[in-house]
Amino acid sequence: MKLSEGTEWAIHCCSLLANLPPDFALPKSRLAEFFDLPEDYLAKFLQELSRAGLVKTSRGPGGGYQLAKPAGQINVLEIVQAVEGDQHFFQCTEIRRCGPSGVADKHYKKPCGIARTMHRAEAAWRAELAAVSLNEISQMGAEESPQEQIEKSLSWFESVM
Amino acid sequence: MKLSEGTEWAIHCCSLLANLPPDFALPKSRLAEFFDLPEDYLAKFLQELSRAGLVKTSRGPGGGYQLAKPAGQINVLEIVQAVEGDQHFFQCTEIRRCGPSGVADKHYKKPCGIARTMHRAEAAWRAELAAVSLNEISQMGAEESPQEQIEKSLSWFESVM
DNA sequence: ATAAAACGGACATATCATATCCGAATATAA
DNA sequence: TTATATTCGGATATGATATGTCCGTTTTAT
Repeated sequence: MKLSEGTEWAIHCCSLLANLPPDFALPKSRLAEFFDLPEDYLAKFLQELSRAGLVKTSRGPGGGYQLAKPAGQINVLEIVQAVEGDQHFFQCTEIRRCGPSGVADKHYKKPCGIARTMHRAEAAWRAELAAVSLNEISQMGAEESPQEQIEKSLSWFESVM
Repeated sequence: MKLSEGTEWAIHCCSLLANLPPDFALPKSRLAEFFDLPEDYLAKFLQELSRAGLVKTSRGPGGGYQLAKPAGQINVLEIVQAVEGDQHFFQCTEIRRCGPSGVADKHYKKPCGIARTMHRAEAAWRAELAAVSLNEISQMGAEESPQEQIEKSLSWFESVM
């Protein structure tokens, strides 16, 4: 059980977008270049961020992706769910109802203890992610980047804008 | 991102084993019958429970699977990890090091903020699962089963022992 | 008009989940 | 000793999902 790579890409991209000047849009070609990712595949995830309302897009020359909201108003869970969908990790197939001891569906009033336990754990996972804003992510990124990387980022950015 | 069905099966099987009299072993054929599952495939997961030391096995006539420890000393996380492996959901591919702003590996001292955030969330998930013992699972199962199911279980059990 | 860009669908490939089968090892009982 | 019941591990098949590429359409700035 593994999250898709797209999740990592999407968070990094959002964090990069959070550092751009307002009203500046970055096209997928630049985002892919910055992280050395396959452009067309990355586009899939960017489109999902767009559908989820986390980024806004503009077409045509000078267009691209920007955050749709201030980075403080986006949390990591939203990004993860935009990419992964909102399926539960654990999908109960109700095997308690099968086999020689199973009885008619109507007798099972609520989810079984196993499903409740698994879902509570998922809720804890989600809560941790929801508690971290994109702002914090981008700030951590800035703090922990080697000085040389920050300089290279800035000069890359000047070359593209 | 989805847990395998084997996880659900394994927890249910362990819960069933928790209700057996001591020194009674249930073969995979009976376990598969009880939940109406494909026997050979179920066996894969039972073997993983065995490798993880959660169940013990005995071969030959009268053999089968039993819990290796009292149900109070097994928690749900152990069962899940036996089946799913202990891979992280989030596997950081360090894309921060790639592209035009990346610098030499030696400059990155610790995991990035994104990886730390994702791992903290996973830790919360694990903690919830580790906090629930197989004993509690099996007790919930007993409490929430329709009366008719309990009776059918007992009579099935008498027919196999 | 031209070029730059997102968008969406079609397609190809790779990896993993699901499933089945079989032979070998092991243990019990007749 | 033989027959039978069982776990164990490897080989193989199939299906679903993740990964990746390509192309035609739409939108928009210049």
